[in-house]
Amino acid sequence: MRSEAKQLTIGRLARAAEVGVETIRYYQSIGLIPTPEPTGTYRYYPVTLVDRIRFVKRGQQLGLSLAEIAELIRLNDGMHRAAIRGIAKRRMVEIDNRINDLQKIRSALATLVNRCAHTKSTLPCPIIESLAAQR
Amino acid sequence: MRSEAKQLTIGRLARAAEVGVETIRYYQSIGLIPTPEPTGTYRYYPVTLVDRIRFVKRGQQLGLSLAEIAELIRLNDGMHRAAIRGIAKRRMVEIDNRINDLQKIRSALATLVNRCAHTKSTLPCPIIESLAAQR
DNA sequence: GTAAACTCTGTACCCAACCCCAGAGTCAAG
DNA sequence: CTTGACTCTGGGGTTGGGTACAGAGTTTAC
Repeated sequence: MRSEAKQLTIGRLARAAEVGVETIRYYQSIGLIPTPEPTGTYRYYPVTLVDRIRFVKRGQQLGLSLAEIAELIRLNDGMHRAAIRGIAKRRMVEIDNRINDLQKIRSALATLVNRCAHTKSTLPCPIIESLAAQR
Repeated sequence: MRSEAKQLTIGRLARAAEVGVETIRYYQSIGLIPTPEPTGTYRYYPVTLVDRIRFVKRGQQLGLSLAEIAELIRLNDGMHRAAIRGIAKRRMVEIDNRINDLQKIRSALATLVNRCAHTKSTLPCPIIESLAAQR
């Protein structure tokens, strides 16, 4: 058994987690990952931070903001499972709303493109007309 | 018949179009609406700009960027109907892609929330686990 | 032992679409 | 004719998630 954990410089940590060095510094600046005290001049990072950063990246792929991800990390003590589900559920509601909005926009655009394609070219473009209409 | 068109100060124009004065200045700065030469000290704006600004706002509601809206305005000479449809169609493709992405994210979240709700509270939260999983 | 590659701190910049402020001058209602 | 509401120019700041230096010091591979 070795008692000291492996440590990485910031550049190695960045390469291991497949992010830029600046991303790590940014995450530190917003408190998403800790900033170890310098040992001598440089700071050394535990390898466990590689997983932490990948955690963040996967959360982003689910559309979570860094603030939400920070909250997930904070809540991950086994005591707050319902709160964690709450974050995921709120995100789902937002996604549902966004999908609804996009579908409305999509069908409005489809209608306009269709009308435009079937309107005599001597008449004004229905797309422009619809935007210009006073309501 | 009155020969001179009605003119508005920037504040009246803003109120008529229901935007802020700063929005108008911003639109001027990016060339979306013209900046009339000052008459004396102040600039005076034709009422037709009210419609132009509402046009912009409605385009934004369809998810168009200001750059795309500027292009629509530029193309609106009766000669470029196909190009106008092209803008709308490209936006539709982007929207379709976005909807697909969101639906994938939504179902991933739904699965996680469901699994989390049906996992013994003595076990680690599946939402956290899934984000922490090494892949 | 030296040169390349790295790290440190700090600052500034990117995107879009604005918002807000200061200070000076101007216009219009009463 | 005063006073309050407006306009002008020019600058700054906001949000989120970073990227890009600059300049000085440090470590490491050969």
